[in-house]
Amino acid sequence: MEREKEILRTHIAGHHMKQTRQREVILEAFLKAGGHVSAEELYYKVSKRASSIGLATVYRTLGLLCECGIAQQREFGEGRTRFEIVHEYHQHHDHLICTKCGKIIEFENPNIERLQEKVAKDNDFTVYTHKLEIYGLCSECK
Amino acid sequence: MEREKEILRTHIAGHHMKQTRQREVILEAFLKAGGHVSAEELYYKVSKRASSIGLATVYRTLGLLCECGIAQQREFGEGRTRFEIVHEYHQHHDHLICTKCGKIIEFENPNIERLQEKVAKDNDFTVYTHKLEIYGLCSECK
DNA sequence: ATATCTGCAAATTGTTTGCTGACGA
DNA sequence: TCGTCAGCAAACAATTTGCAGATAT
Repeated sequence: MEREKEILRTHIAGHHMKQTRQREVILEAFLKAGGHVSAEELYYKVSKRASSIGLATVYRTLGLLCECGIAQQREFGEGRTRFEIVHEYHQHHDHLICTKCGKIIEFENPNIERLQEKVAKDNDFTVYTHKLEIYGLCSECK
Repeated sequence: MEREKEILRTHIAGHHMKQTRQREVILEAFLKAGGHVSAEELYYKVSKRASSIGLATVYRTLGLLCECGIAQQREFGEGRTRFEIVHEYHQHHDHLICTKCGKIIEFENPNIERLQEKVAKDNDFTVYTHKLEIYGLCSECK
């Protein structure tokens, strides 16, 4: 929480941008939501809590959070983009997605990562990033 | 090719739908394109080859092809949906995507599949499907 | 004959942008 | 003060839908 605020502050300072109330509110709401929110969902939370912050501002601020490494975009096949928190000590993680209730579970698996590296190497590919999503029913929905 | 035409014909017959020239043309163009096309790209190919088939028809037909298992949707983080061919003897495959030239390489890796199953089991999850995409530079682009 | 298609244009959805007044440094 | 920001509405892009005439069965 404090860490992220600090990151944002530093990024803003270093890019002749300005610290604004809206940016603070949106960042707080985003962190409080725990990630995996869409822009519209976050807009909703933010609107409820406070003033008349526009959807465009939410989009712009989420873009900003991605730029400074606090958030990251993901598309799960739903048409809309979701944003998740980049945790400090977490390394890359992947997702289990319940197709019924929409719950998203994160997991990390170094073995899978290693096999992916191998596949890339076999194909003479330089990996930038990857994503793995497993769709199905969670324990509660099946 | 013939196999896919047959599947489509059977599906149409079994759903009181109608065999039309457009559907044939679109299926042929889709197969000939070899998959990984977007609706608009396919529309383009189809338009060139023949008559005034509308974009909406391409969308509707691609939906139909997905329903009868000939095609499958994928979203690579570009905003638009791509459609790929479901091959008869291929089992599930994943993708290496070159972020520079856009080339898509398919691969299969049973070990990764197995590890995914394990992750799902550990989380008490019933898997429907999954997707794995590795983004980076291909041999020619790096 | 009749129900399903098609093409077109209009509607939707998610997201971005231009503009003008507001505001932080 | 001055440049960046916010809110709003309009613009956009990808996809879907409604409608009226066309066409398989």
